[in-house]
Amino acid sequence: MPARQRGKPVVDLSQLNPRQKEAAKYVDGPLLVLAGAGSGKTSVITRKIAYLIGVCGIKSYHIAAVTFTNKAAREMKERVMSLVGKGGAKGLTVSTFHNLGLNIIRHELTTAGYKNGFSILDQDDCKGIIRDVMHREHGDDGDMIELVQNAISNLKNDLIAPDHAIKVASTPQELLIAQTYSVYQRMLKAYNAVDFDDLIMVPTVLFRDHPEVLTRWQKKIRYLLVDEYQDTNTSQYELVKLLVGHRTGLTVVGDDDQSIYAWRGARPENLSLLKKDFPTLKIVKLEQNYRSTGLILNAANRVIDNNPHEFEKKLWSDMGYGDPIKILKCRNDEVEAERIATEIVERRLRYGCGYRDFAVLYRGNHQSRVIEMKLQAYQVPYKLSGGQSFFGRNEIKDIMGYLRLLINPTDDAAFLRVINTPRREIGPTTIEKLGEYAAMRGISMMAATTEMGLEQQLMPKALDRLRRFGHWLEGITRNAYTDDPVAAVKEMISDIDYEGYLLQNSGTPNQAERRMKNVWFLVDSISKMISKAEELGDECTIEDAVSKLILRDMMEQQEKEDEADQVQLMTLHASKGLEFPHVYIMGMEEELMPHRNSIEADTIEEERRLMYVGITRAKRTLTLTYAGKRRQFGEAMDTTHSRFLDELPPDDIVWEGKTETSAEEQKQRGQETLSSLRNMLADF
DNA sequence: TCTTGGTCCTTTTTT
DNA sequence: AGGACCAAGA
Repeated sequence: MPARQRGKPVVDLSQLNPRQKEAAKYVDGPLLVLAGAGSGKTSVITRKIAYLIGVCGIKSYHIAAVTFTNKAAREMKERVMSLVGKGGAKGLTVSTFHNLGLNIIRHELTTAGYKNGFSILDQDDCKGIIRDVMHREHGDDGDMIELVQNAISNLKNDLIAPDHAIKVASTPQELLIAQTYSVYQRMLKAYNAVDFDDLIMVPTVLFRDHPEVLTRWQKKIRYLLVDEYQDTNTSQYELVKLLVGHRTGLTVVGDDDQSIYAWRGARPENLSLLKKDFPTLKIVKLEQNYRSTGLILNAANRVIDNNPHEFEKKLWSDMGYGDPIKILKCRNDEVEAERIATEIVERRLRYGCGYRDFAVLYRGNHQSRVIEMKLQAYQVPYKLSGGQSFFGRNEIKDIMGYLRLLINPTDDAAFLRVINTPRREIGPTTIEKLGEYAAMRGISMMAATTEMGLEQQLMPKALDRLRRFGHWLEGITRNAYTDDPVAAVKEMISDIDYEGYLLQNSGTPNQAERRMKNVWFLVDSISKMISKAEELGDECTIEDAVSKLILRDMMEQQEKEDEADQVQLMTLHASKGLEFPHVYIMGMEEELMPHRNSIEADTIEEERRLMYVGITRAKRTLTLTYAGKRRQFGEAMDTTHSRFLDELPPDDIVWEGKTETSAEEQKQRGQETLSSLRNMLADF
């Protein structure tokens, strides 16, 4: 726009260093930005988007930025908005891969072979379907379900169709997997449903088979930016390649050292494949770190040096050396947690910082238990993030089941979840007969409830109950679509007296109340989503809202919690992309970090990257802890400290308790901490 | 149909 | 240690 002609830069790139500036301004061809941890890659992406809009004159409508998490997408969108204003970012796409895929399927619904009101199944639902299929087709005991589900996911990520999988299967097990995959996929189609992997695979296959559809999307998306590129899987990369085609509008940002999702199909080698697939690829490296102290960065570099590297890169920082890294050996897991808790209390006072400045990271979600207990004991507020905490809750799954059935009556998985919850006196026999009938007629179970022809199969009483349910839900559905959807949902919840059900089935009334609060929170999220969309002039139907919920895209919860002054508890995986002044990594033991499965599967390099991610989260101090004895399955087991601790530069480390500290000494150490704590409190 | 008690298994990471 | 699942009783 004219601003540029007046000689005033529309986009301010002055805060970027030369490398960053180069990456932001290079638009003549495909670009790979190798961005080390803390090197300001989000600044580069957001400013590049601003540059594309403000200087290159590309309409925001034609730009898409893709990330992996909702949180990252949200943050990116906010930062772009603050750069170019709300108006300037109008129509800009900033979303997760899965959301983009969902969008594409929505727009190309019939071509993709789906009907209106399809649902997205989460992993639990899919597992249920696979369990059914394997039970029915192979009489399987259920021991292989997880394995098969994983294998199917991998096949999908690699864009392998069921019949092809059957054709190339070379072992009985592979054949079993392929056959299950085939039936599973047919069932999804029958349910008019997709799973997470389909959200990527379906659009990709669609683009491949329908050039006219692809052309339409290529016209829409003229510049594509991909964040965390090392996390893309084959089908995601294929989607990117198809969308970009022979054009130049592609910037990808990634760091091979932070590839920690190979276990779910990510292909870090996509980074080097880029060079082959786009011969004119330009590479820019961002190596200055703006986050951590020199010692922390040095430690990270030393650890990751033990991995082979395709792209050489050396992170540096000019933020001073900082404090040495602490390693604490504790007697057992309880002492470990206690130590962390007391240290946080002490340091908060010493540094005068907030609880929010501390993060405790661990390998597996179950490890949060001990530290939670100790933080509670010291009355330290904390926020546990990640896990399936919210969506894994039964009350949420119940209500989500109703919602899914509302938008897609053919969703049998949802039907089965809710048909007798709360109790409607519809037992297994009735359900089984209904299922048989539905299968025979080739219709969904929901549709079968209100059909004539069931009379011969069922007792009149059972029949009546089924029909009542069917008609009732039909009514609610009508209301949800014609009336206020939120009111319809509320009506539904009160109709089934869900609150009463919870009261009856929760241990304590208190628990029931908490669960009900979760339900209202869910309803509230829907209502907020709809009103927010209206504000922006978008439409958000109940379907949109439910899909967003399934994809865990809920804005409000996050925002509220971000403001609270709480210690952050999360897995190492969940910590990627975040930073904290003071970081604790607990459980630095062989078999735990690196995890036993990774040792057995020989994927130590990925574990090392996980370690690297953890270390590079820290801005000021880093503390690594491990326990000499750890309770495992109820029994205290001796442990060995993690090999990664030996990879740290010894001179930059204070290792407490490495040489067998006697119980005596441990005790004394505890006393010291306690008395210093007391002094500190006295000062206040 | 709902409750109870016993047994067995668990713990990697997630859109 | 704790949760999930299943078999047997009220």
